[in-house]
Amino acid sequence: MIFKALASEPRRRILHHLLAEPMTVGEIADNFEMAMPSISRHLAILKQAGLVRERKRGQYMLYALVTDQLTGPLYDFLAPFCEQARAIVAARPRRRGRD
Amino acid sequence: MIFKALASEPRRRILHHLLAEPMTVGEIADNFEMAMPSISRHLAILKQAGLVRERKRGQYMLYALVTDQLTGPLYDFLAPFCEQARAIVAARPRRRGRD
DNA sequence: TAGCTAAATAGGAAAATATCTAAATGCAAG
DNA sequence: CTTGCATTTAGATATTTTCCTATTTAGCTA
Repeated sequence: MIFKALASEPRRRILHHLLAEPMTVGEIADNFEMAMPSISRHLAILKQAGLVRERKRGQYMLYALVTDQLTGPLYDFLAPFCEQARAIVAARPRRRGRD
Repeated sequence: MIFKALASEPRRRILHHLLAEPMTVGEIADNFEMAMPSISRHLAILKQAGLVRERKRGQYMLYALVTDQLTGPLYDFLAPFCEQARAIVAARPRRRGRD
């Protein structure tokens, strides 16, 4: 589900915001034009994908980034492609002339 | 568009197949239960996202992986999160007793 | 408890996606 | 130039996603 979760600009922006520090839903919502229920919904999707965790802080809900899915599964997906890219670079002949 | 392009299991599987070597649409389609027009559509989306390139080979169309978007923009997106994960690991106190 | 605030849920409308079948296009080879 | 194969485009439908407003839940504070 992580790829679907990331396939939304608002959600990627939310993650980026949380990079700095955990935030309440309201704090997050302040950075968006979207209504708060929509933010809440996006957070639920991110949570389901394991990209954030939530914690009750009095009457606030504090959302924090969780990097495990990004540094694990997503990185694992990406690795073979990077690998191949490296192979291509390595195989590229050195040029002496222009270009 | 790259994130949307990746938010589909068939499309991710197609990319994975192309990791081995360039393939025609028919060859790709052989690995799926999906009808060929659907595969063609997925390939168009991948192409628009810059994840594959196409080349006419006689009456066949040869599709090949392009890793630039993965090793560039996607990697750039991912990097700060990996960075933070590393920071968290570094800051974690050594434990002597139980948790 | 009553009133206030934060957040989540419900319900619904609009837009985007996925996938199929059928038809069109493009190339190749007799 | 006609026939055949590979691929794409069209058209249609079902599903999913997104985002809103209104309502509900939960906790704080007087």
